[in-house]
Amino acid sequence: MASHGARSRSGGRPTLEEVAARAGVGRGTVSRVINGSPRVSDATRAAVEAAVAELGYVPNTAARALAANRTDAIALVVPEPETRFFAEPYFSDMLKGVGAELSDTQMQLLLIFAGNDRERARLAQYLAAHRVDGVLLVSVHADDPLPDLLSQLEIPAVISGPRSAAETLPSVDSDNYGGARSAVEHLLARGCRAVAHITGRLDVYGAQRRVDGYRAALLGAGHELDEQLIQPGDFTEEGGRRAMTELLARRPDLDAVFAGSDVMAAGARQVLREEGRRIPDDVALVGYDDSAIARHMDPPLTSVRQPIEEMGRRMIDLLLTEIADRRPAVTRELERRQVVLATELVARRSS
Amino acid sequence: MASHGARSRSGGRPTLEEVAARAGVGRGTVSRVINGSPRVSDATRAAVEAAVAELGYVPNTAARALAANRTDAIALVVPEPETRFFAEPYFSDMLKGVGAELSDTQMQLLLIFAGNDRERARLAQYLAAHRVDGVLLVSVHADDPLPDLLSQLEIPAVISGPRSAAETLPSVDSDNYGGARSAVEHLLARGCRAVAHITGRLDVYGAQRRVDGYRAALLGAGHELDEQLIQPGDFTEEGGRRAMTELLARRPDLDAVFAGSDVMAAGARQVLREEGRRIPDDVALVGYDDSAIARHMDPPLTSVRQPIEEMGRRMIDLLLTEIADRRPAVTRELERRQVVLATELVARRSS
DNA sequence: ATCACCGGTGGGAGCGCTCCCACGGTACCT
DNA sequence: AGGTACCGTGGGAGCGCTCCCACCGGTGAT
Repeated sequence: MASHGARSRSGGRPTLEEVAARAGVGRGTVSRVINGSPRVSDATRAAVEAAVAELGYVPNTAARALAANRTDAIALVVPEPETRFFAEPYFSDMLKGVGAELSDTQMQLLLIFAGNDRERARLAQYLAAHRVDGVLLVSVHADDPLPDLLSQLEIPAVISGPRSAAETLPSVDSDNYGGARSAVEHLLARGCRAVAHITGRLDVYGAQRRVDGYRAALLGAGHELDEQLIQPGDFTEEGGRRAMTELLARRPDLDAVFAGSDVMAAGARQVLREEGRRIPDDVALVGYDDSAIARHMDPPLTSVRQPIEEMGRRMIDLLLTEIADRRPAVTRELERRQVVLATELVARRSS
Repeated sequence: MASHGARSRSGGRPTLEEVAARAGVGRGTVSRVINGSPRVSDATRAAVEAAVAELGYVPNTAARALAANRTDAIALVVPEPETRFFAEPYFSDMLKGVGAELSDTQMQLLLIFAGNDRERARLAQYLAAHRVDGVLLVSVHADDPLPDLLSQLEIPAVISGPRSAAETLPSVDSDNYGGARSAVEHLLARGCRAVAHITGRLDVYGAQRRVDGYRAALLGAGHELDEQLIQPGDFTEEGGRRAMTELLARRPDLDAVFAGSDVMAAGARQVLREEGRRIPDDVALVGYDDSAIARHMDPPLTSVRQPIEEMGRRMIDLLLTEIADRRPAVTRELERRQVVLATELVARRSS
């Protein structure tokens, strides 16, 4: 059983060649079986599979990567410090969807943080070495150079949340416009007359879209727009507090607030409480994200839920397509691939 | 500049050979420069570095991995579902330490979850393919087959928290014994007479050590041990509640509780509150972990802090040593490498 | 002058795989 | 009968790197 070749490699892992010898076939045939090619007879396939099992053969990924020029790995790149990543349930949910969609694939998922300059430099190096077949980009700011770097390196990438209406990368997003609109329509349906909006950071495209949705709901219901009712926030609790204070000073008659995130809604709630406004009797409050905060707030917060796990799944879909399309080369269509998923308003006692 | 070979590879990434041609040296020399070998003259080194810069050369990792039989990547394996990973600040801190220690290395860190059977199977496959040079194992239960798999595959690994006193893998742990002991000594110093202990899951070695520390503190102070004062928990809040209820029924006279984790302490606190016992006046309470919960509890919880970030750093140290030792082969010493780091008692108002 | 030695260097021989071309055989057409 | 098509198959030629041996010239010892 040994010495069918020059060097007897007793200790090492079995190679394709050894499997081939064992199964009494050629190297090419084993490769075909391993890679699930249909152009193999059933008998041969069975023989090879037996040999693989007996020898405990596992393909050498490095050799495969070198020969085939692919790595069978994709990276989820988080351009944030670890702490923020852990703080927000958003990532956890997304990761769940991504993992699920990937689980019947050969692809391995790598999680890479790039929170500071040093980490970013390492990431650039990593990407330049083409150590992944594709990249999932989450929570990217408008001026981030990462997307351009990826295009330049010709690495397939999918972005969660387009950077603008003219996003060139494939993207998956929830319907920020529709979500905001439904939130405001809900408030109007409850009889609110003066609905304020605390926006997110306006350099985040999704935040802009929520403002658009807010405006559309108001106009659609025949209200006139009052820019005094729109106050920019920054997605933080403190930002929510400041915005609420400002709004209250400007328009003490407001009877509803649509906050661009649950965290900001929490800040707003504090101020309303301090000012003696009852929720929802005096002022109705609606948030965005339907995070754990929303459920635990007092009173529980009405919020717009995004299907984050589903978004993770769809991002993988897009990315895998993108990777597959690129493989045989030049033919790939340039049609933009942008997915938008519906949101859902979760009504609770705050409205 | 082109056509110095048969095929002009205009589009592709530059190779070692091309850098060599550009610098007017041989392939081997460029390799030496890239890998920081000292056996290169300064002049040659400079020439090669210039060529590398001009061509934007980045080594092909796959080729290197194939030729050198290493991957320059290590995995942090979490045998838990993602959700738990995100829920506990433990992992976040550990990751921070690991990332920091790795940042001046070529090593890439991969985060791999293995929460269910399917993921575990994929992981086994991944490890069998030797796609990483080493593995960091966190939060492993006593009966987990993963450590054995790793030994069998001869993959260097470091475990956080030994599985038993006879742990064979290198490990990094905090001083559970000493931490528990200091917590109980603190309670005794405050004049407590009947100190109860809610343990963690006793199939976790660290939890056993905490029990040992609890006993030692009592004996050291001349107290006699009362097994009635020891009640097993399971690290959950609900487990803490149950244990506290049980303890109160058995020993209504107890005046202090040392819980094996902050989360269990939180459960215990609820029961104590419901039973009308004031903290710390009637019953003093001490937790373990010094997590965010401890700081936010009412009253703030005295707790034992583990240097988790430091543990992450030390795990990387050990692992890199382990990997380096294994490289030239057979010579590596079998001395056990077990690191134990000191804990610190953080006194707050609950005691 | 001769030799051993060593720092610095070039390049052959792989690492284990995929890709692809070539080959023999069978089935179906003319 | 010969021709054509394809299927299943074997194996050569790389992929880009590291490892290692051989080589060159300069140095110091003999």
